[in-house]
Amino acid sequence: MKHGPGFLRRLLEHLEASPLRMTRKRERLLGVLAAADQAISAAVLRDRAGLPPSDLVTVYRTLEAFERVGILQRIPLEESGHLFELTEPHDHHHHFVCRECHRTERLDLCLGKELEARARKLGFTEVRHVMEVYGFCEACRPVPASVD
Amino acid sequence: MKHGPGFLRRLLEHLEASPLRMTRKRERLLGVLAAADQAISAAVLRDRAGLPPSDLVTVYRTLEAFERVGILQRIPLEESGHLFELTEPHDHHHHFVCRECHRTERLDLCLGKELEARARKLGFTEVRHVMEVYGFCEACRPVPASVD
DNA sequence: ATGAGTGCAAATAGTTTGCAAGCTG
DNA sequence: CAGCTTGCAAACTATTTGCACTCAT
Repeated sequence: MKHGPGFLRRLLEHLEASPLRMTRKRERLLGVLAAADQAISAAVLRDRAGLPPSDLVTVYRTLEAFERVGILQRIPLEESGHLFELTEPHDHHHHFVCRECHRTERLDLCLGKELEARARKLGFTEVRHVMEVYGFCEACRPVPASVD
Repeated sequence: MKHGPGFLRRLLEHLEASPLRMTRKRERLLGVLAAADQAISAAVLRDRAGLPPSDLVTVYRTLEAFERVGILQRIPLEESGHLFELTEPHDHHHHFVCRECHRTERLDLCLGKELEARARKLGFTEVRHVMEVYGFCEACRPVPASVD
């Protein structure tokens, strides 16, 4: 399993303490996100939640809300678009992302402290950082062109 | 100055050796990019080059070409869009980016080697990585809301 | 003279917004 | 019952593509 025990419960508590209202749809989306063992796109999230195409708007608004209260991380893709993933409240981490199938592997390494310190020295405040690694996973590795 | 001496000359040599054709427009765009002491957006590049609005297409195609031959780096913004910056051939680096005015400061720190090694262990190949730090620069720092 | 580069118009992907109606705390 | 949330339609931004024309090598 991807998240430790009590993960979903902690998120629910966190949401309870937040100004967000818990609706059936949000519960549904939260459940799908919690069940995912990978970061997923907004469209995939909508499909897995069994929502009609038009509900993509609600999905985005929900994702924005979850991100705002600090339980969701947005992972930028190389070309365009994002993947989304629940995190422990106010946690965050980095990833290896396959640029073909969008499989993600968590990267256990973060320069947050170091970057924060350097940013402060330069006068930057309210600092956030992004670090993602893109490549081809084993399954998607392109066949090397034969040299003939 | 932002780039070392002979920077533009090295780029021109590199371009010469590349399959790219050097046109007046590309020279112009290269010049503007080389003169910039900041990473800039495609639209700003077009404007500084004195090109009409419709030429944004050419700007994008030129940027893509420069990136392909390894003299240009694309810096993703936090919300959407990118900034572009010339680099020594096949070099790359990371940045602090003001999320208000898009001022960039170079970040002298790169985990390329480490990430490459870890990616290989996970079966990822043809790895590229992105690391950017977003915040408010001194000039753009928002006034703290008065607590009343 | 061949194929890379350009210009115009139009398409695209992903995401956001306005507004009226519905539901939660 | 105030106001957060939703639904639908439409807008939007940054970027890409098709095609005919031009120009660099």
